[in-house]
Amino acid sequence: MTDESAQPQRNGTLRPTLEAVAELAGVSRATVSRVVNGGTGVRATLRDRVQRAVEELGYVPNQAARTLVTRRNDAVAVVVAEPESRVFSDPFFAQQLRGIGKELSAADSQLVLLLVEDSGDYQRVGRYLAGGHVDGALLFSLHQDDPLPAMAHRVGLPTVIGGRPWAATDRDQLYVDTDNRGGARLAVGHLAALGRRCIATITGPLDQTSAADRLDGYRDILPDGDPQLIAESDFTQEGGGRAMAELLARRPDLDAVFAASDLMASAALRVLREHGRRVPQDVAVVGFDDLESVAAWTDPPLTTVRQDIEDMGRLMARLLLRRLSHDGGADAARHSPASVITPTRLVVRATA
Amino acid sequence: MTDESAQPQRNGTLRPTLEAVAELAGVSRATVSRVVNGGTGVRATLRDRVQRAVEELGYVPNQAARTLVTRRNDAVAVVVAEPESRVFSDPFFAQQLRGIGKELSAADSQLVLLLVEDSGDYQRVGRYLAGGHVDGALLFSLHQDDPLPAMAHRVGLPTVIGGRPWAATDRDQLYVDTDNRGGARLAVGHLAALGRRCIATITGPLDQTSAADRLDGYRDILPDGDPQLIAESDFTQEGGGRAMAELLARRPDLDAVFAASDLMASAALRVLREHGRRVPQDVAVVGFDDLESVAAWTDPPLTTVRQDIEDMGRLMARLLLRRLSHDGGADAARHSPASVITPTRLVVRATA
DNA sequence: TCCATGACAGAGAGCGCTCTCACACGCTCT
DNA sequence: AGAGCGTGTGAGAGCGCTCTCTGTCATGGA
Repeated sequence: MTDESAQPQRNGTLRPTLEAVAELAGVSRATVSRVVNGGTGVRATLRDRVQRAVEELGYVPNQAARTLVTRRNDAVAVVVAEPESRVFSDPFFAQQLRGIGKELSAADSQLVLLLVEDSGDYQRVGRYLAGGHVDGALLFSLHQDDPLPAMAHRVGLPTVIGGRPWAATDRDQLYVDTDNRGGARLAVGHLAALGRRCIATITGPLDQTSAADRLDGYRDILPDGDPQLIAESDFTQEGGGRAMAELLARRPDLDAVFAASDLMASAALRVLREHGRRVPQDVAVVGFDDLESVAAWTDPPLTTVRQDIEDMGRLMARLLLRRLSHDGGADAARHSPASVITPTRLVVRATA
Repeated sequence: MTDESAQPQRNGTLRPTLEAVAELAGVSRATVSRVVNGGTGVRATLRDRVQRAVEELGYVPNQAARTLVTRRNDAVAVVVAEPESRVFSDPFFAQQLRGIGKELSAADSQLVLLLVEDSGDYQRVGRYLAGGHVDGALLFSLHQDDPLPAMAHRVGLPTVIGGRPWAATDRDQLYVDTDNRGGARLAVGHLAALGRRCIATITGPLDQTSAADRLDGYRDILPDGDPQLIAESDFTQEGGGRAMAELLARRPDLDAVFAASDLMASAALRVLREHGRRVPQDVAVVGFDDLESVAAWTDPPLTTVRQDIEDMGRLMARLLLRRLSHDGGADAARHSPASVITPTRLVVRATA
């Protein structure tokens, strides 16, 4: 019927436009637009007529056209920098993503996932962020000199960072982080309270703030500890196993280990067993993360520090959305949200 | 300098447009556009001049405007339906996503992740897919009566499905699946070859083709097996443990178990130990998936069926991109890609 | 009775980009 | 010398939508 004023579609059929709906309903484009966007200020009879036309034609607004004029995308980018490929296969991140997804979809925003595999990708991602595809960005697993926050700031894109960044590029750079230091204190304090005298730790990569903060927590409790009791590792099982073996070689007398991730703790458990140590009788072990598929399933079940990962993701999304909403307002600074540190708690199972 | 012909930006600064670049370079919009899109057919001197202007202004094309006229988004949706919240925290999916991300970014396409949490989300996602935000979609973890493939087909959006769908809505609906049946045959065949006589299986939820296919593979090897040896479960550790206990109660004489996922196998291992069975001496166990963080770290290390998960993701993306590229061509059908079944292989460790 | 008022509806100007078309120019071929 | 050609470049028409501005009509008060 209204063959003109409709856009060609991939499969050859025509996709209806505002124009087509307007024609069918016998009104102007403006009126259809009003109805589609809430329908206020349109008489009921007309509104119904338009709605029927929309229905009949199966009209769906073209987002590109809309974005072009409104400058809103209703989309948020999630950028994951993981040159080492590790971060992403980690259930940790998946859970955060879930929280983010829930929160964004509640706000009718889309989640655009950008993966940075190698350094060449930074350019691509930077272009994307600058290209106005998204209203804001959530940045993950940044390294010490990550260029992304600065890029985003340059193009004026609101961002929230997952995990405490090393340095704030921007006075009011928002971030959400776990209380890594407090959690580590909880873990090490627990070991000390059990009467353990020689408490070692396996750290994550110390160029990440989460790893550094957990080590700081360990030192808070053991300020005069032997540096031999600290083994730097990388949060993975392989690395954790190696670190455990090293610690045993350096200090065979150790009677407790705080591993800064559950994956490392699970590997430590195995290495301890291979070396004839009983857990927890000879050596007590505490992990960090409380990953569902790991902590409760080690043998014996792992005592660990729990963080509500999904909630962190949710929080990040909420922070960003809130910032977007009072964007530019005169009192933006006054009402603007602040960074959040989520609490941790100790989950005592059988290894300590 | 060129204060007009620039778009206002979130943070108050102006974002340069084609027009601004053209003015600065002293050429027309068309020429700038040509340079930005490859630069063919433009004299070198002019091209340089334009490129300098682009640089100086920090010009980035506005994607919405571009999409509006080209009807390409250079973006692909990945839709994950996971009402049960399980699928997503599964490392399985994360790995696939990685493969997809790599392949898409190589093609300069963006990955837009859509999560379907509850049935209300279907509408939102459907609207999004119909709204022309993306050039195609990758659909995951569909249930028997999932409306998404039909929705996508209706609006003419090319799709590739992850895992074999129950029924093809469309003659040439593409999908990528693991050789679940063959993998199961490998596993059960191995157990039989070891001389095991009473081989049980723990299945996934049988309304998913992957679970059903793995059970079929089991039956291929044991066509006359006792139905008592088959316990339906849900791919999770909790479910796997329950199923294992049930099997032991029904058939205490079982001497082998094929668990249709590594998570279930790891739980089975623990339950077997709790019941005083030695693995593999008393009961041999084979899993499925070869998840990095699980299979190699159980005690003893799990014999399992390996599938290249990341590669599956990569394949899906490639299939979709190829379909998009000869979209509409007269010989689309002739050259069009076909669905793919990726091979599996048995990884023998210590449990069988 | 006439004008001020408010509630709707329509006309039309862009948003920033791509792409077709027409034109200009320098060259070769007859 | 003139026609024909190929290569660059510019002008301009949209893509589908939103939003301001203007116009219309019914209502109520002076």
